[in-house]
Amino acid sequence: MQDPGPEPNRGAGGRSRAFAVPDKPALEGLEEKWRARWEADGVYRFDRSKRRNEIYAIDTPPPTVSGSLHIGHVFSFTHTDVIARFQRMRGQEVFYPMGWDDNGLPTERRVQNYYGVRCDPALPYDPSFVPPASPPKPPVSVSRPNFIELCAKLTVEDEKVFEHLWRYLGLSVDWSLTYATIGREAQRVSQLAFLHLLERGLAYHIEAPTLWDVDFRTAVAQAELEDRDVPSAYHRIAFGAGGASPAVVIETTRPELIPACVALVAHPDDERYKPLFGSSVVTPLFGVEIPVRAHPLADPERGSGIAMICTFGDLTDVTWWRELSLPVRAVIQPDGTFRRVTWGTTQWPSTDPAKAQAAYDRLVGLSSQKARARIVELLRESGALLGDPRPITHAVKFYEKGDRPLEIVTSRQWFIKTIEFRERLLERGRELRWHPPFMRTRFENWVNGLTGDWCVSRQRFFGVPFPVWYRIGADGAVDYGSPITPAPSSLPMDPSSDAPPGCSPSQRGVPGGFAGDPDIMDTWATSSLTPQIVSGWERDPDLFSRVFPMDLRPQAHDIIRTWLFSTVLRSEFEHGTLPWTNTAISGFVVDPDRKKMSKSKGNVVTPLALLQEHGSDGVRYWAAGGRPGTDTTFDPGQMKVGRRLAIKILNASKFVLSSSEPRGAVTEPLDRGMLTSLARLVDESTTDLDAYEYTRVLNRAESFFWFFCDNYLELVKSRRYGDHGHEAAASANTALLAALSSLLRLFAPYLPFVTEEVWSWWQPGSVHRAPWPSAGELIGVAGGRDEAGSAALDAAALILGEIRKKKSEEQRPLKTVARHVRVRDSKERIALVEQVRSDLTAAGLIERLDFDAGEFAVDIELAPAEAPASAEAAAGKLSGEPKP
RNA sequence: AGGCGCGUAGCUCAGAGGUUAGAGCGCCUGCUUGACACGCAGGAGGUCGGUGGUUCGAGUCCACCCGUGCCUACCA
Repeated sequence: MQDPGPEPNRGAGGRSRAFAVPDKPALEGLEEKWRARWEADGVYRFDRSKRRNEIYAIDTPPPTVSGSLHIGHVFSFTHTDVIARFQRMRGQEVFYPMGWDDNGLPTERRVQNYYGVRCDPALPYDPSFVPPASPPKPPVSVSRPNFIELCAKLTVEDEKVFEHLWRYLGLSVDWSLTYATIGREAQRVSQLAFLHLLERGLAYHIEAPTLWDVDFRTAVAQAELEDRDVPSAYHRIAFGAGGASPAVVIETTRPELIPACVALVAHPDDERYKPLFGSSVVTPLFGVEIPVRAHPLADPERGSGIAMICTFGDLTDVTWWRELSLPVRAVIQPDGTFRRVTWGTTQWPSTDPAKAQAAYDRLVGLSSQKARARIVELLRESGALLGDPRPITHAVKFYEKGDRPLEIVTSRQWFIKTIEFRERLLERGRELRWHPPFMRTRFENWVNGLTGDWCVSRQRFFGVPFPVWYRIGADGAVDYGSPITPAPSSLPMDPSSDAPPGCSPSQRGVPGGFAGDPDIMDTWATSSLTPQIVSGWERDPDLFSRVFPMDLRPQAHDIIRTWLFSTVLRSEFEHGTLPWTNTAISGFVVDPDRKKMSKSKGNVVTPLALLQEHGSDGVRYWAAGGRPGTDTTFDPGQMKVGRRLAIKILNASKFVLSSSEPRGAVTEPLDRGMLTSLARLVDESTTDLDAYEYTRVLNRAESFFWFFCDNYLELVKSRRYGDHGHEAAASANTALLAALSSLLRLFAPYLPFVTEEVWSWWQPGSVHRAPWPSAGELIGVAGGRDEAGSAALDAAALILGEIRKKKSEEQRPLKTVARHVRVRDSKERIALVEQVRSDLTAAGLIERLDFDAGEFAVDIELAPAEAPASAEAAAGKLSGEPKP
């Protein structure tokens, strides 16, 4: 530990010389200067020789590099950096890696648009392919390996831009720990963890109805859904009498799914339909005889109280279909259009196959939306449509990145079990320390609302492949029952190019051979393992033992249901523990209308331009004003305030460091009182930062600092210049240096550039590796706590304020001499102020100062304006004390 | 529809049951003071969303309501 006390640079002969303070200190250029020095000196390099309890490990959110960094990133990453810097100064070795989320669909989309290409997995690799100079229309088709090359190329370029911004902002990341979610290590961890789940039966694959985006042509997970209100309409449709049953009227918003209808359903207690249960009715147009069934999920209040069950219109259909053991008649293909079907077969029965075929053929090849319009015409012609459709607006599930409503398509997908572990996940949520605590509710809402296991397979290209192969039987049929898995040592692998052990590549895709799993993993299946990826899990056991479970997961509240949830789940399965002990949830940056700042709303601001305009310290000041979990208004005004604070630190420091001598014991009550107040601030700050209350610390430190500048510095100035003797000056000097040292360290996590700049004028090493200030060191310099001195400082500042007010009201210069000041106050407070009389009379330019007991009041008589006493003349007869 | 936040000066926000509710920005007035004009000093500006309750005492605690944002649900 270095000496926390102020120590001037010493010349070769042991003679002290002045500190290296520039004549005109400025903020300009500090970002470039210090980020280069920090990198060269390895200030933020992680020392892995430390033990677990000496390490503070952060599971940094990897930003999606396919987008651009926006002000929200700057905001939340600053919060984490403040915590990281605090922990580092407290003596913890901070493990602070950076990750880039470059895998998955967002990257694919960016590559498609940026280069004007489209992936066609059927094409062969073209080693000489060069992307067109500007994106052509229509896009060029390229092979999957070529496409992945382009993804890799573009993400590397994007990541350079991101890193530059982060360094400019001053994040104290160890850049040698950077990872990418598409990188080899992330792939190895994802595949290995998946194989463990497979082995334990926690991952499984089945052919089942799955939420499906028809544009991206992939399955999606519950966590990736969002509801959007869209216009729709209720259609009243008559189902024909079948056997003994009368006709029934249903209401539906999706009449196009009548060919996929496999039953009608009503509530078991619904008297209107009780007589029908067990009988059957006939679908209009297609003449399919379907049963009428009872199920408690049917809502008697909605529509006509009886609904059609289609395969599949929504998730309730899936539930009914499963629980009532109904057949499948699927009509929608993966691209969202109606597929070709032959009526009159066992699967597609009809009382009039020719009529059914004729009606259905008019739907083939259409999207849901177009098929709906077409079938409404057909229903109207046939008389089955009763009245006109009744327009409504209702919420429909969309893939969050998608443009059309989700369909439910039956396909073979991988799932990770979740719902049977609901209780244990809730328990882990209660163990985790949430900052702020109320964010846990979001987690619980999500876990309680889970409807099914987590679908983790995606029918896409740029991502982590599932590390499994399947045997192909002699008849050419793929056997999904017992997948072949690779040896863990061979990971990462790609089953589309690697062959299973003991097989030759020529056996791929032929009868008796093998087939690779064609899918890639959900991006969250990788992101849920960031703690394992950064910690060297199953690769570097020594590192793993030192940093896992980690200390902090910082993230925004919108991804509690995805990233936080899935990370807790994976850690529970793999390790039976939480992945970290704390989570700090940052809010959003909102514009003054309380709308989230986002690209789609067109209200984003380029972060680098802001950093250049207001300085990184200024922007960080604004960001640090956002408490955990609280949405914060984008406010350049606050950035200006932060910038002004940084400038003030430069100038006040210049004054404090304007002379390094004399030095000596802190004996003056004013000095001891100031140090006592500062010690109190330091204690409170440490407690608050331990509780992740970084905003309160900044606010308190700031207001202390302005008081320090406006009052203490003014009160002590004359004495410090030697007007009251050598010892009195030495007391001031020593106190000033101690205070500056502590204040710089207090501000260092927030304003890393300006504090480092000032620190470099007079202290060795980096302020960011200096020890966090302590009350003890300040009280030590003060020679003990001096609460009376602290109160005297406050009282003197109050009187000084009255004198300034008088001068301001009379529109006189502040250097105007106060001929006579009479202070009325309690006896106790008068006694306090008497202790600092000489400082007060010097700062207030008071010629005569009297006290009376009584209610607080200050009477001031200023020197007449006509006969201005010069400042020099006034200073000569200021106090009764002799000049040295 | 349920849940979780938020509502205090024109704006952005502090106020952990106890003097007369605070800060910064903005606005107005003055001041080139030996660190700082990227500065200094001062001033004006409030029915603390509403109603009721608990309490000696409520911006703070409770209930209901209003507004606002988000989470979850609602999809026949």
